[in-house]
Amino acid sequence: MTSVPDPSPGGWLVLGLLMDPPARSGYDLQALAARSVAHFWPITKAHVYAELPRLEALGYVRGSAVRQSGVPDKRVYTPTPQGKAAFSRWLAEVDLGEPKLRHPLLVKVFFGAALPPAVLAAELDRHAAELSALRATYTTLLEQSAGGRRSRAATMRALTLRHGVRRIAADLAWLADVREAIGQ
Amino acid sequence: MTSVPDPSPGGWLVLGLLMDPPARSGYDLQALAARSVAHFWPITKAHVYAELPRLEALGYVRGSAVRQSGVPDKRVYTPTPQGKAAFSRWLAEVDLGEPKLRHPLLVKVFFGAALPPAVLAAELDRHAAELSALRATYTTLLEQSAGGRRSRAATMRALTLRHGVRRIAADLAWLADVREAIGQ
DNA sequence: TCATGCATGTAACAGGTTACATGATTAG
DNA sequence: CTAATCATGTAACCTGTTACATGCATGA
Repeated sequence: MTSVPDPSPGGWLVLGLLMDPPARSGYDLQALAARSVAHFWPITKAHVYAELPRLEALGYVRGSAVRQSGVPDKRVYTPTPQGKAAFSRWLAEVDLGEPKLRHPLLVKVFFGAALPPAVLAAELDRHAAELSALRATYTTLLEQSAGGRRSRAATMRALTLRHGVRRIAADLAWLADVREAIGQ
Repeated sequence: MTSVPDPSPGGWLVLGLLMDPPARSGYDLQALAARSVAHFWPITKAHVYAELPRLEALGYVRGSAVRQSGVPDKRVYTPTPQGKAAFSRWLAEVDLGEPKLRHPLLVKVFFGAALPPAVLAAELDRHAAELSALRATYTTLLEQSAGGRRSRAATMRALTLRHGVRRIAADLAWLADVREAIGQ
C-alpha cells in the first residue's frame, strides 16, 4: 500500500539535517551538507532534490513556498512529528555495517611496483598537499564552533570534525612512511 | 565497434590482481581480494564473476579450463600482453579522485544528541571491539609477509596494510575522545 | 559584459550488491 | 547426517552521480 519505499541512507541523512530549525530548501541543505556531513557521508545536490519529494510523500517532511525578492522564490521543508519519530527510530536501530571506503591512492600504492617511482612520488605529494588543505578547512570549521559554550548537539557535530583531523594526521604520517620506503 | 566498454574501477582491480602468477579463477580472485585489497577497495564475488568475461572480451585476459578431481573443475585467467600494457597505462593515468568514505558510526555521532547516551556508548564500544579485531588480522597479515627479504611488490602491498593499522589507531584514539566527551 | 549566487529539477547512466540457483566432495 | 569448501554464475535491485536544462539578480 505504501508504494513509496523507505528512504535510502542518503534520504535519512537529509531528514536528519532538517531536524533542527530553521526550515531549509534543497539549496540550503546541499550547502549545509557540504560543510557538515560531507566528510563522512557525501551528498550531491541532485540527490538532495530527489529525496525531498519522497520524504514528503512519506509524510516525514512538509514543504512550503517562500517568496523572496531579489533572489528566486524557494521551497523550504520542516520535519513532521512522524518524521522526527521515524528519524529517531532509524538512528537508534539501523545497522549500516562497517564503513566502506574506496581509496584510490591505496590502489596506486598497492600496485605501485608497476609504476615509475617518480610518478608515484608525485601522486603522494599531491595527496599530502590536499590533505593539508583539508585539515585547514576542518580546523577552521572547528574554530568557528569553538566559541564559548556549546549545545550538546554542537559538541557531537564538532567531534566528527575531530575525527577528520585525526584521520588526516594518520594519513600524513603514513604518507611519510611510504615516501621513506620508496626513496627520494 | 568495440561494443564492450572499458572496465569499471572494480574491473581494473581484478585485472591488477591477475598481473602476477599464478593464473587464478574467479573463486581464487575473490579470496585473494578479501585478504589483500578488501580493506581499501572491497570487491564482491558477484562483481568478480561479472568482470572476468568483460576483460576477456576486451582481450585483456585469457581464460582456460582446468580439470580437477575431488573438487569441481575451474576456469583460470592469465593477463595478455595487451592486458598488462593497458593496466600499466591505467594505473599511471587514472585520477579516481578523492577517497569517498561513508562512515555509519560518524552518522550516529553527528546526530548523537538525538540518541540515548547508553545506546550511543554501546555502539562506540562495539565498534572499538571490531576495530581491535581488524587490527589483529592486519598485523597477522603483516607478519606473514614480514619474513626475510621482500620483493618490491610485496613491500608496496605491505604498506597498504600499515595504512590500515595507522587508521585504526587514529580511530581508536578518536573513540576514546568521544567516550570522554559523552561520559560513561 | 561576464561571472557568481540563488534556485530547482530530470534523465540517463555507472557501479556495485543481494539474493537466488546449482551441485559435487570431504571432514567431522 | 551436516557443515564447509570448492566452484560458477545471473537477474533484479539499490544507491548515487553526471550531465543537462533553465532563468533572474547582482556585483565587478
